[in-house]
Amino acid sequence: MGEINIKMLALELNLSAATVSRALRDSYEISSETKARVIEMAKKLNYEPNPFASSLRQQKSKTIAVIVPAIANNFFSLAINGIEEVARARDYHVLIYQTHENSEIERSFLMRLSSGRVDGILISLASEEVDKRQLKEVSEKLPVVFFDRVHDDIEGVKITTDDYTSAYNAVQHLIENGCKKIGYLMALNSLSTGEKRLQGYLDALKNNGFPYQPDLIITNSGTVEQNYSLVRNFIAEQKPDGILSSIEDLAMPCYYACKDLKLTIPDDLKLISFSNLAHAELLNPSLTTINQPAFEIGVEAAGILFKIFNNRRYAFNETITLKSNLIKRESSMRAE
Amino acid sequence: MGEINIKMLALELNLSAATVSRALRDSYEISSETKARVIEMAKKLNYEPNPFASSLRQQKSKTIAVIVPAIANNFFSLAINGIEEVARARDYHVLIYQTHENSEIERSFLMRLSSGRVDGILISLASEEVDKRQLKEVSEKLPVVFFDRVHDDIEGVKITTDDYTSAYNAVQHLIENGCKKIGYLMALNSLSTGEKRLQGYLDALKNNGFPYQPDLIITNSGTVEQNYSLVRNFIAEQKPDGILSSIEDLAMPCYYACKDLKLTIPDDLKLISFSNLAHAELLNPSLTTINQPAFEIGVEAAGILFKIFNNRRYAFNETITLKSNLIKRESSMRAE
DNA sequence: GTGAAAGCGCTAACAC
DNA sequence: GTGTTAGCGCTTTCAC
Repeated sequence: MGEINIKMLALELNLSAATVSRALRDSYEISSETKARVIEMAKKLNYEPNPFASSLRQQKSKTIAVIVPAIANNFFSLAINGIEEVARARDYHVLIYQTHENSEIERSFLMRLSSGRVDGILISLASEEVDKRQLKEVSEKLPVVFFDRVHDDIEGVKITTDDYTSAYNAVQHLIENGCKKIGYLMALNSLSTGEKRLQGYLDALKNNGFPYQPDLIITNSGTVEQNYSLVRNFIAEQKPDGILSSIEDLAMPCYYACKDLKLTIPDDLKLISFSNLAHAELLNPSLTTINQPAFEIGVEAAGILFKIFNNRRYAFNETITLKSNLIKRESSMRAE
Repeated sequence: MGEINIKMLALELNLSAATVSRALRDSYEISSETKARVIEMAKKLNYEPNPFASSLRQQKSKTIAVIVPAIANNFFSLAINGIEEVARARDYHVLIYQTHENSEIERSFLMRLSSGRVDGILISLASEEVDKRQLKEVSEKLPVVFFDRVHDDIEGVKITTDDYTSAYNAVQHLIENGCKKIGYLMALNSLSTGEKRLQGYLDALKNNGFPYQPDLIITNSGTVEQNYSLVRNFIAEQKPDGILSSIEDLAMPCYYACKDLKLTIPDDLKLISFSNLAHAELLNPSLTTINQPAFEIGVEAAGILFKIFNNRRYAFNETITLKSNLIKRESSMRAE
């Protein structure tokens, strides 16, 4: 524990603790001479104010929480990167929590955070059913900003991407490249984010005169192994000639499954995925991706939170939509 | 801010705050009947104790800090994943900081954390020169555990991998596959972690009767673009037939550079890299990696920190070495 | 088995 | 421009 406190510092300077406190917070009441003395001595003694005393007194923590389904994920780690950079610029601290897509864990994090431990929360929801009542309760106590994995039914500020359009355009691209039977690998199904991607897929098919085939839509099931069998069986049985995957974790298994089934991407099966893989270009074949601006989403979400801190605009409903990028590569291209 | 506090709770129950506090902390002094009443009422009123009051009083924070060079990195995001899981199991909170390899930023984080904001620190050092004095000061105040990016000169608990052996074996493997001119892409050079990898490379060459050629060793230089030019120029000028890269961020540019230079991996250039890329197998060609047990390193490091919390063993010097895995794939294989 | 009182270190209201 | 005082909400002696 830090040993030297404000009283000792004051004693050393022949000042009161109040004056020292004010000097360190650069209060207008304090003479610049005194300020200089205080700052010098603080540096000399390596004084660091006790954050808990300060937080307790001021009812603010200079800390924000980030809740994500998983950290070891190309999208989320980039988003956290953006958040951390913004927070650091403002001398805020960042607490991190992962839900593993489990809404019970999510619930308990939110519960624990409602104690005032943080000044605000940035959350990307788990894909299980969300406890809306509890989320509402929390967001009445402190500002919450949602990013990427959002739910339209929950009021609040949301940073999302153009999920519907992105999915729509991806399917359109598959069709233009000759696909006749396009499968959809669904995830995030309980979330608006997931619904919009699905709707984009469905509408693109419909508008191109494709029939609705529920068998062509499968939903992810958790573990890596389960996802692999799921995808493999799907490809083996349905023999789609195109696939849009709503998450990276369902697209990669397609590569392995195709190898196993002796199918060639893109000749036998064209593939597009929502993905933030850094080196999609180096895959064999290179993967056509819908690349979300993950870092920017983090920056934007954190920026909004700090705006809320300053304006005290607690209760409002707003959605900011950033654009994703369809990067066309070999995996979706028609053979010559 | 949380509104209901322990006094209100006590009032509601016709008990003193002290009793409520003790009941909630499951003190042996309190009758089980009272405990039950208190817990029920706390749940009913959604009471969450104020963490700052509690931390201030107890001089502990139930929080740990993780300092890494970067979050958006396959190795570190996995390590953080491991750390977070261990912390969550113990109801600890995890603060996250990224240094961007800048030791000035690292310094300031350590400074800020020495105030008692956290009970302990897990750190993977930035590759710039470290301020050993300051690091020592911090680790006298609170427990610090180093992982992966460590420095032998600094006392403390360290979790590392078998860097020397891994590099040695990788070079041996390259030689066995016919490489005559093996380059080394160096990073982390101011750290023991980097030195060991380099030494493994050097010794493997020496023991195989290869001459020492300083021109075959290059050091990373920061941005993605800089690294690319560096690597491209190196390959173009030196024309190595084998490369060991000490970090993933220097290996990926080799793929792009070879494409650009119309060289084929592995025919013209065999490549091995320290890497935690999830899908190295899907690259074109698949990448031979030295895969570090990143998740386990995180788990181990966090586990040690909690052991230190319990035993109050503050000052000691111990290094735990986990094994990395050389996974041989196409990028390093001799043509038939 | 429970309560009263003090105090963790800081800051804000109120003096002067 | 600086000092005094009170109190943030909790836990921990010390009483009984």
